[in-house]
Amino acid sequence: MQDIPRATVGRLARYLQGLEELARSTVSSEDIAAAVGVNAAQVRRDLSYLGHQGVRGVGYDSESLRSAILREMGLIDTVGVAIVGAGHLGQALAGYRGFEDRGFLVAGLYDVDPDKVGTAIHDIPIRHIDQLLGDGRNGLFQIAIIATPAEAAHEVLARLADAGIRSILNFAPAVLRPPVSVEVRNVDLSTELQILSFYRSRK
Amino acid sequence: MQDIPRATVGRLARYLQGLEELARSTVSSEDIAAAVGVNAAQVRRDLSYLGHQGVRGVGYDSESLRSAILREMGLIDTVGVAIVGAGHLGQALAGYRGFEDRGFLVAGLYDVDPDKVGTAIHDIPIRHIDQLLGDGRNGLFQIAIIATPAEAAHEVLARLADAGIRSILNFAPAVLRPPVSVEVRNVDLSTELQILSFYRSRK
DNA sequence: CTCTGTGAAACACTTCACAGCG
DNA sequence: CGCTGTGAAGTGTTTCACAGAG
Repeated sequence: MQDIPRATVGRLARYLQGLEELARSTVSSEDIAAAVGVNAAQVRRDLSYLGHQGVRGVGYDSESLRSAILREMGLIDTVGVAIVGAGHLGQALAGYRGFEDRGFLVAGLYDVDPDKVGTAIHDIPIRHIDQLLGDGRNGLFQIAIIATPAEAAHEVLARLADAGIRSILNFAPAVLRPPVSVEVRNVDLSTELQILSFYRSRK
Repeated sequence: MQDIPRATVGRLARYLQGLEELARSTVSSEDIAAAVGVNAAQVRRDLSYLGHQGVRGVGYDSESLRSAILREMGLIDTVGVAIVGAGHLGQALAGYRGFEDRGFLVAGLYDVDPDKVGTAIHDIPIRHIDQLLGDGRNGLFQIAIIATPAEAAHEVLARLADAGIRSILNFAPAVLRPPVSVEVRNVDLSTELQILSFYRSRK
């Protein structure tokens, strides 16, 4: 199997939502494109990575396309996620509907604040960060999100790596240097605002 | 002046932070690259869009490089931002240090909840969403962030467009169809998690 | 005749590698 | 000599445009 471009992977789940919204038994690439707001050729190219799913002259069968996407993305079984840092961002992420829709289960929030530890947000328990290592090793989660202040991020990364977690999404504004076996993706909330602002001023 | 690639704009502010961390009067592209975690050739290419700022054999003068970046990005005067939706995400964004560091002033949070309206978060007042139109027209903000549930996003977009706001950052998981005069950038919090998860399972 | 699947071109961005300035 | 600035090559992604399946 050839490998699927990252950009495509990022869109597949959206096609799934688009299919749901359209709620038709057959859909064309145009339909999907309109529903999720991308180019139709893009949709066809993306879906072609799943093998031949469409019928020429007709379109795609919603139900089998749905299964094909789910299968390809490994969305069949749920992936456990730990959110480290139970501040506003951590809580926002814990309540984000998008995650469960896409096969993720937030297994726990981790924090150092004794007032928070022991409580729960959106039914997700807040545990002390010292439990991170044990919980990770016990397979409670496979992926972690760092939503702490920048100062704490390095320490958290080290603990996660220790716990054998190899996929980390970092929202803290810090430059992390992960060991080679760990993949860290950084999300900078201000970058997009920056870009928007920049081009606004020069049009 | 040729136009600067979006990817470059997204990095310029990080170089600024890197310069601050380094705290040296002269820095090389290698230094900056190491500080912010990118390739040195990338740094040189990015900085070359600002015109000749460096001295061959020596490096860049921190202070004048700093000014050049600030000038280029229009970070001289503060840009007002409205955050619509005072849920956890809105509150997290309101408290996000990164924004003020990069020349943005969060002018207000807007919500429909009467329990929230009239209070403040991080010294940012929460106003009723009906004030959005007037405040926007009065120039209180130039950019808006949508941090509402998906259902409310369309309505909010319409009001913002009405208020003359032409740059919008959307965190709601909804496909928005802005009028041509408005630029909307979508941030999907689960896309990155999706990508991470996908490649984790196939390594 | 419609709509997919895909070569090929276009585009955007990154990285290499090195000429040449100070 | 050390480092910038940049042609040129490389990589990843999008879009066009159309052959051909149904």
